[in-house]
Amino acid sequence: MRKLDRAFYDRDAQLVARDLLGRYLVHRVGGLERVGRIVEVEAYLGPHDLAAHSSKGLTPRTRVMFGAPGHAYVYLIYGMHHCVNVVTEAEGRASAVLLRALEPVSHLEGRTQGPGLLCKAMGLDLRHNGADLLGDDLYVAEALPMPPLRIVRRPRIGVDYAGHWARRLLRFYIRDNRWVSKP
DNA sequence: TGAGTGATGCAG
DNA sequence: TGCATCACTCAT
Repeated sequence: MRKLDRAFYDRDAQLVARDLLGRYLVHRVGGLERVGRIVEVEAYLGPHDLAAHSSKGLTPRTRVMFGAPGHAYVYLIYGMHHCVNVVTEAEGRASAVLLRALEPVSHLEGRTQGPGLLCKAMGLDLRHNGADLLGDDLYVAEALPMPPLRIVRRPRIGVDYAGHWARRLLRFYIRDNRWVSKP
């Protein structure tokens, strides 16, 4: 499978979010290839987006989000779950796309419906924070040929604190796909 | 609907 | 320093 290049990520976060749907997240670990088809994502637009971590400004935690596109931003939430994002747009824009659910393809353990379960199934944790998605261990691959997708837009999950930003339609998923976390 | 869990960021 | 908060999940 062909790896997506830097230019793919160096675009508007909403475009990247939509285009990630149907493509494959790959994690090579212990000689095994863990693969899942991306079926649900959320876009976080940058420091002006009050739901985005980067709205707190440049901190040790958000450093990766402010960095170059095509890197993984992984963080720990509620003391037990990990979430993985891909950094988008030019360095400093601090936008990213959260991966929320996968359709299992190979070597995934357990459920993949939800950002925490996704990371658990893929074996992703804080060690992967800042990982370059153009490396050989963790990347997103083309789906060829790419079938036409029916994409649904909804408000993002769990960001009610963000005022009107909580109502923006920045969550995208593949319609009628059984692996979506909250249809 | 509420508990569990610990890093994070801000107030002091 | 201390404390409220949190892009979640699972059992009631």
